[in-house]
Amino acid sequence: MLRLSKLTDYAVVVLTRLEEGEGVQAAPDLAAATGIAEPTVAKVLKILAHAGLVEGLRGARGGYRLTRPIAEMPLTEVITAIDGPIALTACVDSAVGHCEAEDLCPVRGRWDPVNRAIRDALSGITIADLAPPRAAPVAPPARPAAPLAATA
Amino acid sequence: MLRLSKLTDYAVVVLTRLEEGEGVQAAPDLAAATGIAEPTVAKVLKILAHAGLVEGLRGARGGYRLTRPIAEMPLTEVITAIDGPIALTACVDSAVGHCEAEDLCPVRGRWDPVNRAIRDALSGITIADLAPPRAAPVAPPARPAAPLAATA
DNA sequence: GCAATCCGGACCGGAAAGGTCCGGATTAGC
DNA sequence: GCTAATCCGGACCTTTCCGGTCCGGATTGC
Repeated sequence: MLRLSKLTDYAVVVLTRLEEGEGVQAAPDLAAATGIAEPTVAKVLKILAHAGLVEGLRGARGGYRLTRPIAEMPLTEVITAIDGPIALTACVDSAVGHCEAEDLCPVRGRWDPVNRAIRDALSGITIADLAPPRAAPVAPPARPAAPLAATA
Repeated sequence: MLRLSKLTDYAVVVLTRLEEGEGVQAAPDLAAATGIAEPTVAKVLKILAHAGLVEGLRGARGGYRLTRPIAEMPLTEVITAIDGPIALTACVDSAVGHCEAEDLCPVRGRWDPVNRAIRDALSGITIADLAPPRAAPVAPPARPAAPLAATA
């Protein structure tokens, strides 16, 4: 299904909400605003903070804040932060020695053109492109609600 | 991790082997040639047959055969056949009514530009592009063994 | 009629993701 | 200086899904 984790979805929601709000926002507030369970929001924020996409301010009156506008935040960074590096199959990463049928396997390392293609496709999309109700002036415009994933 | 199932990987291997061999090939033979467990190969072949990518011939001296050369077989068809339609998150498919926070969720259906971008990127790649040791005269040439998936 | 092969499904185990919780560190306000 | 609010880091458990196996039935060639 080519699925990416639900956490990534949450991350986009949270980041969007973070942009809409003003100043620092505490995790519980973001949870209430987005409708996502509080511990989960906290988890997402921790990951994003680790990746440098948001900044956490401790202490009373603390909270989270974006390090830059979401329009300058490529989607790939969020995905990489949460789901790890973009690579389609296990056979593809740096490992070169533990495929039991290594000499027979004809696809050895041949997935990288695919990975590259996906990375290229994703690199042009920012979080702002996924935040519709506001200004979304970007490359792939129009088609607000296409029929949706069919045969692909 | 944007991972796609291991079955898809196997499928590419099997399809490649199917192109290399001649005439119909039985599942056990393909298993031996590829190094993949026999029941698994059978499973993959069944799925591919269902999708019309290969043709199964019953009876003694039966086996499987490609319905067309792998150079004319887009990768997306294989992925769709095995992993289902290409859609990144559950929130994206035709469902419109069971996101508990539907009115709050600002990303509703906004993943489709991403899905579309990925589909476009993948639509230019055929199975033949993933079968290196033979003739692979296609668009993304060169770079036989790039460093590999890093930050994405 | 017999053997080989595909076909369709059910079945089970293991791994990964999703989600929750807790103790500690840090800071603002009183 | 003390208290309360908040982030930080991790461990933990549950559930779902994937990978893999197996079996009975249908079909065809010899």
